[in-house]
Amino acid sequence: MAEARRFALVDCNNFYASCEKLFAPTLAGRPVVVLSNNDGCVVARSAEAKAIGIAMGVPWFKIAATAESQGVVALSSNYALYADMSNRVVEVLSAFTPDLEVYSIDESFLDLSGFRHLDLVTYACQIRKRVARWVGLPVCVGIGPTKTLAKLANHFAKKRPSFEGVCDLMSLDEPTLAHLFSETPVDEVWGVGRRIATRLSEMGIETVEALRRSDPVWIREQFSVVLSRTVRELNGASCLSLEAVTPPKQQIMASRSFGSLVFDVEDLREALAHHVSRAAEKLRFQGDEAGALTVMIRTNAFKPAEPQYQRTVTLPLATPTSDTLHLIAVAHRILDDIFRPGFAYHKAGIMLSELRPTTAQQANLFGLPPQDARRQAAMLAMDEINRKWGRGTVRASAAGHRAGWQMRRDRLSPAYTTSWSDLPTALAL
DNA sequence: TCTGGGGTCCTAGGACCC
DNA sequence: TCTGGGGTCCTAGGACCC
Repeated sequence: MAEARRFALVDCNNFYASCEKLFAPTLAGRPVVVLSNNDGCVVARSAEAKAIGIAMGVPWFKIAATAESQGVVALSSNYALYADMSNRVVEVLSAFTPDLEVYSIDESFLDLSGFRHLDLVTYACQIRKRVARWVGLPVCVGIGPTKTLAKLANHFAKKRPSFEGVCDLMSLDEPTLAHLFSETPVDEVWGVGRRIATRLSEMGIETVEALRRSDPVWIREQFSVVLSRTVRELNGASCLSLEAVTPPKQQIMASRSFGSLVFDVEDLREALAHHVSRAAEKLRFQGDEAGALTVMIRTNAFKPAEPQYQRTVTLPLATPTSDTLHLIAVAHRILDDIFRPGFAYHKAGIMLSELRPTTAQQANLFGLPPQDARRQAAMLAMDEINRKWGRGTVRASAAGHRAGWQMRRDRLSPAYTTSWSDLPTALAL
């Protein structure tokens, strides 16, 4: 039998809120929340904000008055800052193992199977210390023989102070594990969301321990192969491997709620052109072209009393392309088809799908070149300029400048680390 | 006034084929 | 008892993740 693997999950604590605190000493000790786009919902909370009971995902407008009277500082999402800090963390982690999977903006899996000869708790403490010292962010480390258990271990490392930020499940004996698992609700398991947790609970499975003890074959019949795999992983059988290389995306989406309601088709045209521009740029960076484009427009579903309208239409492209201008034209053609006047539009978006590598392109039936070479060169030049001088330096005129649809970010902090003009100033007194 | 955005995978069911 | 059976492709929808 193969020797058990060792996975670690390194997760930044309260990542967005921690990034904000790092560059704003005035926030020290204060409850801080970070809001989603359009300053909509709470998507991150500092320890102080959690302590006063602010829930994850709650709409800010519902709690703003109370929260502000409690001294809560709310900030808009500053993705430029978070992405840059995330890269710094990954850079530090990379020195600890060559086998690393960047799972999300604030989490990475490390394969530590080759480090069995070391005391992994000590190793993980070194990881924590170095990230804190070199980047300035707090992280917790969970270790286990499978990714699912490493995730769970990370949860214990975060929630149980006795672990001091590092939990290696493989260093615990079986009775301790069983005790820990029987105190933990089943929805803490990676892959068990609200729906499945409810159904499991109806079957009498309420804790991690109960799920671990259930029969994977029965689980497969009742639920799916996915959940039965989770059960096996909870029992130490590694089913999910480390994905060191990010597979290319199969679809690229770009959508946004509007900063205020939109009635005018011209605003929708601009918003769609803007979304297409962003998605097409990602598409070209990935070296792909798209074989289909989807346009979505919708009114506000949270206002059932208002007239509702929603359409999503996908158009296959005769010739796959990554040309922003061509894709904008297609998006506008779809919009002309589905737009209905008289509705208060709340959100619009696009999706590029049936992606394939640009090199695989073929001439179409009529023998025309698949893409005007000069246009392609223009796209690449545009990307180069935008990479060098900042996003949006050169853009399609159709993406325009009307204010009606732009999102709100009234509480944005400076781009401390990615913009010269936003560099923080330190004073030595 | 005000409720995010971007992804993946799996399943079920229908159409179609031999 | 048993009304053929099994494969593929596609789509829509559901579930999950951060």
